[in-house]
This record gives sequence, structure tokens and C-alpha cells, in this order.
Amino acid sequence: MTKQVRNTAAKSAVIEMLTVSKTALSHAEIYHQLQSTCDRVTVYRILDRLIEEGAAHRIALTDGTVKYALCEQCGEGQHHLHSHLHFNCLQCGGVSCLESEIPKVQLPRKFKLHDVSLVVNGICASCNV
Amino acid sequence: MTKQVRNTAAKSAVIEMLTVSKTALSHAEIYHQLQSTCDRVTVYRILDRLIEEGAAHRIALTDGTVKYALCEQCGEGQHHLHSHLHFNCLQCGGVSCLESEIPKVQLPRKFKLHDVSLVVNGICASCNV
DNA sequence: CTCTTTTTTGCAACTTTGTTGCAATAATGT
DNA sequence: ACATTATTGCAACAAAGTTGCAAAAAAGAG
Repeated sequence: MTKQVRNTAAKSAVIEMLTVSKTALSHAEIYHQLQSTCDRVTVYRILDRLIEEGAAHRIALTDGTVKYALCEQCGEGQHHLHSHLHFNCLQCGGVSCLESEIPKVQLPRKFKLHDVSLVVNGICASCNV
Repeated sequence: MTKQVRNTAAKSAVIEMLTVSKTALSHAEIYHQLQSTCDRVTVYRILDRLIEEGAAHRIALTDGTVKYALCEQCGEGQHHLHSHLHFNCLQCGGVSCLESEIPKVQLPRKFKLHDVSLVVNGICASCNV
């Protein structure tokens, strides 16, 4: 029997925030925007759970910052194993999911591929005057 | 006049470690292996400098861990702006640079590409029984 | 609606990771 | 050997992430 999932105010608030936001958000961004309506630790746990449930995914930027975004393309429940293409604007710092396909990667013999994380750094359209 | 570069025992030790190591190393791994022959802060600064100098590059894993590796393919002095393909073994945790080309990425209108970070997660040849 | 079960939360305490300022030390060119 | 300037160590912080445990809240059953 698998662990059951519950919906709570805090969790809904986080999901709402991620839904509304045009860019992926870090734990710190989410926590601050929540204005201490819930604990710092709770935010960590909610994010962990969202990933467990396959509702969100992590994006690690080059500087080690971790951002979170919802998995819009993904079906419910299924774990989120497919690959992602993310764009990180070096000017505004925004991180967004791009829809482009990720090209197939060629691995050496005996290597087994699980998933691919592709982050493109550059300047986004809004910042590109 | 650009800042001059000096070679110190600590820096050489770090370079040596990265040269010998088959996998990319994190700050913590480097610091511990150095057995307190130098300060924690010094290791941070050496790594920063190696990147500045274009001798090393960062690799951010999905969990936010940052690893460092030397830029073997890169020429001296020139900043390290080209793209990388890294493999992260989910079993042994090792991170290595692969030589494969990174496929061209198609970006939406007005987006400007700076560099690309591609991390492939999976099982490496040694772990793949 | 009430009760029970199990998940989720808050809190406190702690560990790890990364940063900054400053004085002391060491590397390089002359 | 000396002067210049980069590098280091230290101390003190700030930020980020983790754990255990008791209290609170969800969901299902009666």
C-alpha cells in the first residue's frame, strides 16, 4: 500500500505560486513569498513531496542554485523521468522551461541513460534589447 | 593591467588532485582530501580562481551539488565559454566529462545563447553489471 | 457529525555550505 | 635581497539544508 497524498493549505499555496509564476522558483523565493504563513522546513518538505509525486521537478543552475517548476507536460502520478530543456537568463535570472525537443545523446558503450538535464544560459527575449 | 597569477602549494595541490581524479570533485571532497593542509576558505578561493583563469569549470548536478573539473580541451587563458557534456552516475556518484558533441539547441526568437550545460544521469560502464 | 488513522506541520536544535574583512604570509620580477 | 601585490588563515557571519518529535489537520469510515 502506497502512502496516501493529502492536500493542505500550504501545499496548495506552493502549487498555486508555481502555477502562476512564469519562472521556476527557488526554495528561498517560495518561502519569502509565503510571508511566514508556514515554516521554512515545511516548504522543503512540500517541495520534496511534489517531486516524489511527479508534480514538480528540480532544475540545478550552474552556480548550484536549485529551482523548482511544475511538470505541466507530464501526466498525473507517473514519475517524472523524461528530459527537460531549461533556459536561464543571465540578466534577469529567470528560469523557464522550453518546449523544444532535447536531441538524442550518444553515450559510450555500456552506459545506461536515465534522464537528461539541459540548461541553456543566455539572454531571454525580454532582456534582449 | 590585468591581475597576475601566482602558483602556490595549495593551488598546485588542488590542480594535481583534479588532474589525477577520474571524476569531477566537489569543494568538500577536495577539502577533505587535502587533510587540513589549507583552509576551507582557501579552497573556495582557489576554485573560484581556477574558473576565472579558465582552467576549470563547474558542473551542477540535479541535486544542487557543484563539482569541479579541469578544462583539458581548452586552450590557455581563454575564458571557458563553450559547452559541456557531463555524465553523472546515479550509482557511484561519479561525474565525468564526455567527449561527445553537444547537439545544437534551437532557441525561440530573440533569445541569445551564451553557453549550455548538459548533464546526463544514468549508470556508468563500471557500475553497469 | 464524530472518531480513528495516518499524513503533515511547527519548532528547536543542529550540520553543512558559502561569504567577507583584515592582517599576516608568500610568490614573482627586478 | 627587496618591493609589490596576490594569496592565505582566521574569525565571525549568513544562508541553506536536515532530523526528531509532539501537536495539528486530512481523509475515510461509521
